[in-house]
Amino acid sequence: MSLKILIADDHAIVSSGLTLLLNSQSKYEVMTSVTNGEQLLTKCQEDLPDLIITDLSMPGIGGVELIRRLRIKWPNINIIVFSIYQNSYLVMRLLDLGVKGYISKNSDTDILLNGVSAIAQGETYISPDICLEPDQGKPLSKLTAREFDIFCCVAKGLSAKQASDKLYLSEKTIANNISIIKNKLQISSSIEMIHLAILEGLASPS
Amino acid sequence: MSLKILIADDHAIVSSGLTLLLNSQSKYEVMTSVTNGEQLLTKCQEDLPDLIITDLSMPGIGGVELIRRLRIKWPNINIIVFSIYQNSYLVMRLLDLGVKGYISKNSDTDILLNGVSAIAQGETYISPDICLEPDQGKPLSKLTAREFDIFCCVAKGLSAKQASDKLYLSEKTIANNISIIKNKLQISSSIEMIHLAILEGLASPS
DNA sequence: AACAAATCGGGAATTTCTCCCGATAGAATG
DNA sequence: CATTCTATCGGGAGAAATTCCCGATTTGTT
Repeated sequence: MSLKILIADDHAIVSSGLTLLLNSQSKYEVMTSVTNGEQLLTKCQEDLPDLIITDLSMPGIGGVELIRRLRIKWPNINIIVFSIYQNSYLVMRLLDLGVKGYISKNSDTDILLNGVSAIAQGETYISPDICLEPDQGKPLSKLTAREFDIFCCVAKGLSAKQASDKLYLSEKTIANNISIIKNKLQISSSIEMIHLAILEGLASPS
Repeated sequence: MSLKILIADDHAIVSSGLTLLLNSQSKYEVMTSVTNGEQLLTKCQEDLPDLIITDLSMPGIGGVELIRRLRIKWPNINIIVFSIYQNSYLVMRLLDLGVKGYISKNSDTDILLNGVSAIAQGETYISPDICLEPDQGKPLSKLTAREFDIFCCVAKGLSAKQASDKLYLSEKTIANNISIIKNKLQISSSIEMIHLAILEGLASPS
């Protein structure tokens, strides 16, 4: 009995690469792949996978918000996040939400296979380039979960309107939160936010 | 005689996906793949490929600067840029530099194969999700000298006040100019300005 | 000299941001 | 079980910024 896998990534070359890689091993069977969060939620509804391998940066619903929804609706599906960020705070957020693994896209294919294999056996796996040090001193750890989501949106260049659409909040809430974030991080402009986000490895485009 | 291809991408899954995809056709032969710009330049030195397929966002040397160096040193190697941006200005910059094609990473694998095939036959290929509006031209070159100074200040994270001190102008002038710049560049937030500046190598991360 | 383009900033309307507030939900504590 | 604390969500009002208009001056070009 092979493990049914659902892949979500907006870059076709990544999902096709993953599919080829995983299907070469008989223990896995990639059901299908989708290119955004909405499709991922729909596909889960239609056909329950054993394992989801998903990116965070996708058009429409994505990121931490997508993971939150998946966990609420299907707490028994294992989730591996496969994304570009190498930020320990983000990975800790994801683990708190209940994902079973995080593998950065810089990882070599053997690391990827090892990780998927470990998770398939019930372990938790984080790719070795992520160092999970408890960094209390870092300013970002002062942010609440929601504030962090909003910080990430702003850092990507989303307007208050776009962020509110993405996170399903009112523009007013976004604006209020941005004020609080600036205050907590001791910065005055949104532009300083992006510089901080770049330093933290959270601001890669698309 | 198959076409010798060199791939550069810092995400192993992308280069391995590309390799599997292209090697499945006998007319291509992927020599090797590298994960950053320095390695790409070195590999070209060691063994001349017929075609380079490269990402823009890589650690170290990358972006427009990498393409510029490749073109100066090896003007006869065909270059396909395979990256995440869907920005027509960037693509036109790359075409001006002499790349033979641009394919966005959102493109499906058949588009990718069509594009590589077209370029192998001497054509130029741009993936269909990029709309090259001719009248838009090069936004950054539409900026006047003063506007460009102010653009650089903003991209470096300076506030209107700081920029006015630096350039000996009133805050009002800075604010007016920023409005004009945003309009010329067709962007709505100052944060998008930073993303554009990073692409241009005018504000490098980390 | 004549003309176009660029520079600089004031005024006013508009939009956005900030700070305050209350309502609610969930977790933690006594 | 009641209570306290924190997080979340958004309304309202004033403060601040941005935008769009304008005219005055400088610079460059033919």
